[in-house]
Amino acid sequence: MRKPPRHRRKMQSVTMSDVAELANVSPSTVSLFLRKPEAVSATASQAISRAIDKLNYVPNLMAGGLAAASSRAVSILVPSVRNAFFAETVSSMQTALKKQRLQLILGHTEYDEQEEEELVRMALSWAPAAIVLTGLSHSAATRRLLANVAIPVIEIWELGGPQIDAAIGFHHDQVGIAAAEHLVRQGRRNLLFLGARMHQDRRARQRCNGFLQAARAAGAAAKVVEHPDTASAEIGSMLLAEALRLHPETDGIACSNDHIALGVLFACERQKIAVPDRLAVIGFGDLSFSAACNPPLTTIRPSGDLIGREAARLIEEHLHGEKADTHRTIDTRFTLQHRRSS
Amino acid sequence: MRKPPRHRRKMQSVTMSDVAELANVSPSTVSLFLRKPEAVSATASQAISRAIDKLNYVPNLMAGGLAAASSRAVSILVPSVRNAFFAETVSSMQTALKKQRLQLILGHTEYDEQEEEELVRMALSWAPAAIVLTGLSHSAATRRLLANVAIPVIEIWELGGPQIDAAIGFHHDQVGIAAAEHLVRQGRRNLLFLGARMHQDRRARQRCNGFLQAARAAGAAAKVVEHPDTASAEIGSMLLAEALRLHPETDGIACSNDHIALGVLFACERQKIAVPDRLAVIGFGDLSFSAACNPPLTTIRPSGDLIGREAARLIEEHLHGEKADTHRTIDTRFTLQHRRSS
DNA sequence: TCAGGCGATAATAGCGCTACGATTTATTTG
DNA sequence: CAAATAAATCGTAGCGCTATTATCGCCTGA
Repeated sequence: MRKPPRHRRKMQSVTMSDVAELANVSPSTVSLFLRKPEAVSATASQAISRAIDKLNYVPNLMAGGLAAASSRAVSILVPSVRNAFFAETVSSMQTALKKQRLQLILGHTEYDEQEEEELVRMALSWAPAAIVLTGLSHSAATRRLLANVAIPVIEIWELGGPQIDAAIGFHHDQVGIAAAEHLVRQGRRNLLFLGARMHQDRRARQRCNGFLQAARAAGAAAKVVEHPDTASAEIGSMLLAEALRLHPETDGIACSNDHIALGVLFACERQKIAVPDRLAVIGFGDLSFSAACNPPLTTIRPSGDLIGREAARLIEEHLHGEKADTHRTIDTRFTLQHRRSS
Repeated sequence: MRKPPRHRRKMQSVTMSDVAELANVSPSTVSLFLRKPEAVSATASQAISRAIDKLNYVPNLMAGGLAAASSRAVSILVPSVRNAFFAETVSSMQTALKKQRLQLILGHTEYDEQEEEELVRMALSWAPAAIVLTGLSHSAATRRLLANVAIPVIEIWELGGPQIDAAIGFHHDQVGIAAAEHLVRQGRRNLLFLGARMHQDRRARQRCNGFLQAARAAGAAAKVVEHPDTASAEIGSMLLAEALRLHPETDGIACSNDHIALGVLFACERQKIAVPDRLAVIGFGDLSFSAACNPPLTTIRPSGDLIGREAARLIEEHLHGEKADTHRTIDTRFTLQHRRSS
């Protein structure tokens, strides 16, 4: 009348108990060794590491996370990793986090707050150690979801608005201002901003607005020509053609980023427009080609790398319990790279 | 004489039981609803969704994963997401996986097998639904770790060697061959391959080797000039200068990627070297600037996007139990974009 | 000699959820 | 109308690990 085993379950091949058994200690000791090796005697440590090696034991982070009510994951949501800016930040952050054995869970919002909201929900399901979002603008539901979480919430790549918790980045309107002031300093009076995808990209819009204001404040004329698609050199060339048709008097151009600026330079070369003599050009991004093109592109270099590192540092501090409450604002600034295009 | 509660534990604010209670059903039913909504009656479904909304319930994927012995995570390891090729694949994959509610865990190997091994170990700790690696070359320990896992192991961006499980990509030597044959077809006989970081980037090396062999097979001379750093336009310009010094007779150049090619075009422009008359140039990658530069760059376009989508499809099939064993090879091919630089 | 203290190890009770079988309820059929 | 079948729901036993408390030796010093 004996019953068969009621529940059969899938399982992990090698568990912590297996290691404990082989090392002749209790599972608790193995767990302790994994988390605080210094608290375990040398003898036990050795036996345990040997057993781990022999069995090729891989700890189960889900079990660990469940028991500890927190995980070794950090969720980062960016518009897209195809964008070199965010790729840089993601990359530097992952490098920094790896040292703390934290893993990056990546999500792409595609500049869509609805999408972001869904991704935040999914991210929270992992009980991450921190969550990183791009920008300061989020749906109401996203804010609600994040309002009461006990982990750091870090908003990157934008400063200058109400923030949820920490914010790391710079002021995009100041980028626009710097570009305008630079062109004015170079003696230009008929300025133009060439922008791509500005209906979606808030930060490009902020740069544009800063540019227009500063230009006008300095007594220069300032117009905008834009294109709805993602920035590319091709669109840059098209925008230049349109710009010169609509505003032939233009003598200084700022671009929403270096892809656009590169396209402008290509078009100028084809049409024998002298840069910077006839037209000064300034970009944004300092991408890999910006110093190498003809002429080398004056541009504003953001701090994508630093943003990622600072975010990782914040997370590390929080993890190590340095109570220094995370509600902070870190301005990573930007620098003007003056080259020959202006 | 009563004891205080022995164990106090941290916890999640809202659990499935809370939802069940509010909806007047058992936790099992809530779980079922979340996994297979169609198996739950309309009445119960409604009550449950309402409760979820009201409580703002977020399921705990770690608990779920632990119980189900599998997680909703897919681990992807690429050399770096700063590289536009991999960014493209990661991005398209993430988009495709999102529909299945799978999350991407990202790791950067930096072209280092040791690093990759560590990352694989960390990745396995999550009991992912699949694991995606770049290339076919891995450390012995990595192979051992992956030998017996029950999940799909997908190697991307390289074909033509022994694979662990599935492989999705193309043959890089064929890329080199196509480039050489193209230049020969254009009447070039003194060919050169310009490469960056080839000591680390196996796939660039394969393209180079294919190029040299095909060029020589076609009776053309073929040399190599390389630089140890990451590809960039600046390095492309430097390499061109060195190339013309060492091999002034060169009349056709293939580059390990479009960044290098762009630098070559920039340098040619500065030095008034006519492209393609004096020098034909072909790149690899078809990056965002390649069609827009002067002259538009002939290049070979890989299928980074497709690779990501195919990988996601494979994972989906496996998840839906379509036994179609995953050990497969999918050749995503590449296409030659003939433009004016050759 | 033995209480007191300390470092190292062990035992225990869940973390929140899913899978499985068992049970209940609704629906059909002989 | 009872029996058989199908549909919906529930109860239970862990998944593998961590945090907390309890225990075990061993050394010190009065």
